[in-house]
Amino acid sequence: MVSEDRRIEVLRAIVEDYVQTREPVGSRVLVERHRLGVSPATIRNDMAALEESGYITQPHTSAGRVPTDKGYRLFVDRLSQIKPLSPAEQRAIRAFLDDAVDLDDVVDRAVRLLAQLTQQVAVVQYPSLRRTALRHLELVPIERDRLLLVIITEAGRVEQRVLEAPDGLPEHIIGELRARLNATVAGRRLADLPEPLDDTVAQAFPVSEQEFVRRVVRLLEETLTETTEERIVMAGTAHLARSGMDFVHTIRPVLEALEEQVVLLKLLSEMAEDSAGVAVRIGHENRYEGLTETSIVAASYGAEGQPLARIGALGPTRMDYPGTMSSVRAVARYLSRILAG
Amino acid sequence: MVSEDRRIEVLRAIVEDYVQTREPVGSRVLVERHRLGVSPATIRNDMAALEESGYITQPHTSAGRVPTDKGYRLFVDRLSQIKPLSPAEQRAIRAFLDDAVDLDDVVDRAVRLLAQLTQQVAVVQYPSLRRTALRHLELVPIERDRLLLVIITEAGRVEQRVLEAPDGLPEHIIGELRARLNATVAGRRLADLPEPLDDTVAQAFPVSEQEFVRRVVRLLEETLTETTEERIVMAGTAHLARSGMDFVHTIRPVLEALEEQVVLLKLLSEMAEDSAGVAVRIGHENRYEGLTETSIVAASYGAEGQPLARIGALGPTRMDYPGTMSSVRAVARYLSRILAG
DNA sequence: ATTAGCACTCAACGGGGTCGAGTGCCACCG
DNA sequence: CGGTGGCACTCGACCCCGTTGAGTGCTAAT
Repeated sequence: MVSEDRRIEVLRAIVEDYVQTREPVGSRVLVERHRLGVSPATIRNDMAALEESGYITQPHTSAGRVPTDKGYRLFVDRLSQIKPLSPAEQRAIRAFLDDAVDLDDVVDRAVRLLAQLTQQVAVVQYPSLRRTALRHLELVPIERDRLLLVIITEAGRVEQRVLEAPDGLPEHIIGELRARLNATVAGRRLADLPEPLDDTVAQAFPVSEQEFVRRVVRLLEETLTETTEERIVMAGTAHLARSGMDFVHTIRPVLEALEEQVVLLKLLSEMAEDSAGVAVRIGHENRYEGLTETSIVAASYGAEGQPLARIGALGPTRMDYPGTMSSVRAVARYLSRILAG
Repeated sequence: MVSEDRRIEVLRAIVEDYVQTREPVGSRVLVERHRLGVSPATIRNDMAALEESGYITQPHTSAGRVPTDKGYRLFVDRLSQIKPLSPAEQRAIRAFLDDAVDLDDVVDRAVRLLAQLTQQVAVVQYPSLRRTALRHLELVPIERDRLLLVIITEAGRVEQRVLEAPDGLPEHIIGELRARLNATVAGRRLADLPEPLDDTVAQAFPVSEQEFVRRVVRLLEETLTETTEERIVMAGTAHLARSGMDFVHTIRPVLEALEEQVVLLKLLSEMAEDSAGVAVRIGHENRYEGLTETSIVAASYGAEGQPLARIGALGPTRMDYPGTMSSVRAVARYLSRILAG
């Protein structure tokens, strides 16, 4: 029916107006600003129906309507399309990211850039240790009884771990272990490593050293597995303090959630991406208590079909979804490209 | 004179009451809550004198008085003493920090702990690369034409830098360079290194390799010098969103300043410590625009007379100075102790 | 199905009065 | 001369209340 189509159109108009003006939107301004071709009274009927279905709601009796989480969801899923960035913006992104000198720099620039583009809080997860192929392992004696295990991934991430070594460990054992480890792991991801790794490597060594070798291998495996190693960086928290926010009840819990990186990581990892490669969580869809008035837009970066990690933008449910989605996707893509080349 | 002493006492009382209640304090509540032994009228005269001298001010005509930055300054310098932590608190701090497994963990725990203790934003600067003695240097070939320079400090901090190596560089040159570098720098701080370092090291090599050797040494020097390598971590930003803050005008600029780590580092480095080892900057004493209603309490950690870096707490000028100062100092001390042992 | 008309609701705003905390000043006192 | 009680004064906070206007839902007409 015609009316059904118009209702949907009305919902889109409400979302767009509300995001722009931050004010509940009434039937009159709606017909004025959008070419709906009908009278306010008709719109009112549509709005009543939309409210009945739970897509919009009234803050109080004589106010305009505001989208609900369900309304935003429909908007994101069916009513909006990701608007492409302007060529100028694209060039700016590329230029800014291309200047980075190493991985830390890339990540740092990416997160600032995303915060800038979206005018929201941006988060970037470092390329996951377990999903990146390893480029090189190194064992460095740093004291008589201590070794440093250095792990270098294809993405350029470098992690180190200190471990105790038996006193008087022969020099050549370390060299041998380094060579064997590299031969076994270089160019592979955690998932591709032979199982059980510690046996595989230890076999080649005299029994007296096997215990030590196993310890090293296990430390390596732990480091690659541990979730504590999923690093995250963040920028743009100041954008939270925009005018017109209910501060104590909104901004504080969000800041708390942001400091609990575990929560953030969990959220990011739970988000399923749609066909366009962008994932959106709206308000109460985030189970975490402090984020029920917050939406998150995320995308993976890395090679096609082999995501390394995620980036995201986080802001009030009343956010510019098409714009945010496009920025997040664009930054994720350039990030992928840079890490690939 | 007696009256002069009492005025000072009145100022102290005003600061203490105001910090506690967050309300301008009047003459009556002052005599009720503190044993000043005189009548409100007398206090009023004292307050008029204090206002005349610029230590306190009235938000509006019929309100109580509020300390000015100058008032807080006098309070911090002469009217308060750092209150020692309870033994229970001290044990808790020690226990919490002692559980840390490596430097990253120590720093991370320290900053969270400080935020928790002070109920404010806490910052911890990593042990400065240029002020720490170096423990070990390592050169690791990671690709045909790339080397990783790994720097390990006595404090346990590990930094790495990638550099291009001439193709076909003989293996033994790298080993030789590693050995020479370690012999030259191990156990020394940047300031103690022979000058010019690149000549000193390069001499020992055949002319054909000297260019490369110089590049490595210069990269090392740069890394030790660059201010971008002064890392900082932060916690407790959510404490900024306490009730009763003028949000848009206070919290936002502070968050922005916090993200500009350069600003923070500059501030920390500028702060001069008093005899008790604690430095305080109050309100407008911070030149940086966004922090004019913010105070910072900082202390150095590291060996006596050889500070490694600083930690600090940051909050509204209306803060509990004695308490914050004591927490900052305590955490700095334990940090020093842990890094020493 | 759409619309004009209309009665209704209610937040926002502003005027006006009261209250009370707190001050400054002055005359008085030990 | 420092301290004090008394007193007039100021001014923000609060409440009451009437007005306004945006926006709604309903109904009858098209």
